Amino acid sequence: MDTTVQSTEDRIHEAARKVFHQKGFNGARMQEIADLAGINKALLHYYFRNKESLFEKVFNETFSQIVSNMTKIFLSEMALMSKIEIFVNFYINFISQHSYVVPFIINALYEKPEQLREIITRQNVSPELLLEQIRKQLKEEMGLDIDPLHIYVNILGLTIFPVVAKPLIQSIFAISDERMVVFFEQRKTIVPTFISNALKGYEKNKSLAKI
Amino acid sequence: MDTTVQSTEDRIHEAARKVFHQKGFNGARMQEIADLAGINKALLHYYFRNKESLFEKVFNETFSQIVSNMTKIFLSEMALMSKIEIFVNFYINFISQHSYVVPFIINALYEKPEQLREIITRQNVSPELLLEQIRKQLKEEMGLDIDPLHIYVNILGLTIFPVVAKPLIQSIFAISDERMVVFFEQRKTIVPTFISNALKGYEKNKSLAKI
DNA sequence: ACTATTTTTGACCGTTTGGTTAAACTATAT
DNA sequence: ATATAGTTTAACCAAACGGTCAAAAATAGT
Repeated sequence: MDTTVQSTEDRIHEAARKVFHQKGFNGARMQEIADLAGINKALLHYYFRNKESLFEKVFNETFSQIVSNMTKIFLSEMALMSKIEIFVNFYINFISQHSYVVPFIINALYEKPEQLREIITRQNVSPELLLEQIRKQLKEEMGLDIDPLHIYVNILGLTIFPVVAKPLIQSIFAISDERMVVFFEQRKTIVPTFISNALKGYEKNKSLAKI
Repeated sequence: MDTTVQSTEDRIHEAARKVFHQKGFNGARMQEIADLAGINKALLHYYFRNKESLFEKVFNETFSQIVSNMTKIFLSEMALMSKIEIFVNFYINFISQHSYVVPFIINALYEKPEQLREIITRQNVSPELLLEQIRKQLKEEMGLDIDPLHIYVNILGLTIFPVVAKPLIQSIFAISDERMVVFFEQRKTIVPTFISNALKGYEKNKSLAKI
C-alpha cells in the first residue's frame, strides 16, 4: 500500500498516536508503541525523553487538529445555517473515522486535568472570534439575541455526543452495525433540521429569546 | 460527620468506586483502594477475587444507576415536555454532582469494549418500552411521526455532553468556576426551550417530519 | 475455658513497567 | 582508510504492580 519511506521519528510518532488513542495514557505500553513502530524500545527514549513527553506531543497534535477544524468552518463566510450543515456533516464523518479521538481527549482530561489545562491554554485557541461571529450571524440573519455559547454547545452536543456514546447506544438499544451506519447518515440531515427549527422557534416568540 | 459503622466490604466497595471513577481501570491501583478503605491490600483479595471482578462490580452498579434513572422519568405518566424538563433538570444536577460517572463509563467502554458489551446486555435494560412511549407521546401530544430514537439521543446529547465536556469548554472558553455554575443553571431552562421549539417546528411543516 | 471459624495482617513472589547503559552499527566527511 | 557524529540494539535495572501465603488477631459456638 504505502511505500513512502518514513523517518524513524515519524514512525514512532504514528505508532504512539495509534496506541495512545486506543488505550489512553495509562493503558498504553511503551513496548507496544516500539513494536508497532518496528523498533527497539530504547530508541523511543532516544527520540522522546519519556512517556509523558511522547503523550504530550500526541495530545497537542490531536487536540489542535480537532479544535482547528471546529473553528475553521464557523469563521468562514457563509450563512449560519449553511455552516451548521457543513459542520455536522464534516464532524459526523470525521469522528466516525477517528472514533477514538474524542474519548481519548475526554479520558485524558479526566486522567490528568491539571497538566492538560496548562497545555490547552498554552495553545490559546482564542474562541472569542468564533463566538462573536455566531452572535453576529444569529442577530443579523435571524434577529436573535441569544447567547452564542449555548447555541454552539448545543450544536456540539447534538453532533459529537452520539458518536462518543456510540458503543453505549448500540449496546442499550441493540442496534446492528449496519443500522448504526444508517443512523449516523440520518443525523446529518436531522440535526441541522432540529437546530433550524429550534432557532426559528425563537424568532416567533422573541420575548423568550433573551437568555 | 458520618458515624455510621460500615462493614469492611462496604468500605472496600465505596473506596473502589471512588478510585475507579476517577482513574479508570488502568489508572486505578489496588493499593490506593486499600489505603482509602483503611485496610490491608490482602484483604481486598479476600473479599474480591481480583481487580477485574472488583471493577465489574463497580461498573455494574454505576451503569444500572445511570440507566435506571434515565428510563424511570420517561416511563412515568406525564406530558412529554414535562418529562423533558424534569429529565434535563435532574441530569444536570446528578451528573454535576457525580462528574466522573459518565467519562468513567465512556472510558470503560473504550478500554474494554467486548467484556462490557456482555455485561450491558446481561443487564437487559429493554429500552423498547421507553422508545415506544416517546413515539406515542410525540404522535398523540404533538402529532409528530418522528423517530423517537433520534429525539431521545438529541435530549441526551444536549444534556449530557456539556457536563462531560465541561473541563474542555472551561479551558477553551476561559470560563471561571462561578460562571460555569451559572452556565449549567441556564441550561436547565435553555435546553427544554430549545427542544420544545425544535419539535414545534416539525408541527408547522409536517412534510419534513418524516425521517 | 476451649475450640473452630472468620477476619486481618505483614512479608513475600513473580511479572511487568518505564527507563538506562554501554556497545555495536551506519553514514558522512576528510 | 580513518576519525566523527548520529543511529540502533541487546541486556539490564529499580520500582511498581497484582496477587499469594502463612500466621496472627478477633469473633462466635460449646
